[in-house]
Amino acid sequence: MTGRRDPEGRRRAIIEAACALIPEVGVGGLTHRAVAARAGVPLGATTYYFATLDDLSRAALAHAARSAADGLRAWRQALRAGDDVAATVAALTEEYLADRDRALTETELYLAAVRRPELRPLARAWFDGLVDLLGAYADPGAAEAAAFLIDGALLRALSDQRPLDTAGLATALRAVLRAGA
Amino acid sequence: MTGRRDPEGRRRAIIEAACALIPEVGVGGLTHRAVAARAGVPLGATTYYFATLDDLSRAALAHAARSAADGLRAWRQALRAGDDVAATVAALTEEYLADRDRALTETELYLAAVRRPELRPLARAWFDGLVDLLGAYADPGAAEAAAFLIDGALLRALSDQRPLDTAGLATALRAVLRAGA
DNA sequence: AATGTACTAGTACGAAAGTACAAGTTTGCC
DNA sequence: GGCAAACTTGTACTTTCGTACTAGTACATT
Repeated sequence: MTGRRDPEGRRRAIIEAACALIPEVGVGGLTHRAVAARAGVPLGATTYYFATLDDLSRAALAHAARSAADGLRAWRQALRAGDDVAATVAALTEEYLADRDRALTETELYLAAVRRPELRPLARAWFDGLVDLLGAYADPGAAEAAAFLIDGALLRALSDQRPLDTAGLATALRAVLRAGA
Repeated sequence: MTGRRDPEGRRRAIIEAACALIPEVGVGGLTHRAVAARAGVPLGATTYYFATLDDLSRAALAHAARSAADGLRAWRQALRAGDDVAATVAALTEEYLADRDRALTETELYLAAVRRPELRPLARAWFDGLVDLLGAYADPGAAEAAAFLIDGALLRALSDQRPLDTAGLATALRAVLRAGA
């Protein structure tokens, strides 16, 4: 009755279901039952693969964080190709925001890390990657400031559900990136 | 047996208990029982003053948002007194962050507003007040960018539990505020 | 003083949760 | 084929929750 087995696939399905749920209900709103229902697996499956709910949310957040950080590879390429760093970064930020769920999950991660120290490295991955990336085009302090700017703009766009002012962001990025340490 | 009555005071005590709890457990982690215990009132009192848990968290977040926005009055005065706008704002940001619970609650509010549209005006109060304030020293676009920068830096400091790089923030603020629209 | 309204406080109830578990099934290995 | 380990699945147990409710107490108004 069980059809074909696929433990790896099941584990992934559970993680992906959790990732899909986090933007809807928040990290704290996750439940074994909701994840199981979304993944189309019985309740027992989620507890079999993840001993506790914390394990499950951690795995989901780790998956999301890795996927977000991986997206920075595309940024690197685009920056190499484009000539206007500030405008390119602003456009990439807008593009990043287009996947609202992913951006929201990343923000959920930021806040979850406040109360769960083990999540802190995950919560730093995207930001650190961004600073590292921008470090090729500005001094470290300016790169960090540009990352602050990007995260601040993203947070506002998410919370207000308003589109990003890409041109304005590009102007600000240009100013920050030009500044010396 | 009930001692002296003080409905207003009780209501406030409940709200303040909820505000104290939000940084610890998050908005989603609030429960009638935890709030009642923290406030030192029986369970029935929280449901008497707030019909639902949403009402309670909304009242608490409104209180926190108002208190944060009120804090901007001090910013206005400090800016009038100081001569270096960027350095003053950076110092004020660090000061703001010193009350970690308040800053954290504000961020919780940002995220809560994503799923609860009725909270959106509250979530905008602090940011809008900041932009309005900075508008006296830069054009609107630059003021908004500076607010992004501040919020981004705050979010990072909260999530990473790392101190603010005040000097670096001042440098970035100076660059952004100088930039034209 | 009486009287109705606002408030208090303890309890109760149904729903939903995390987690544990037992019994059965598939799979890889000899 | 036989066997142990991995996996599946449904259910059950306990806790905790939101909310409702009842019986009573204080207070303002008359």
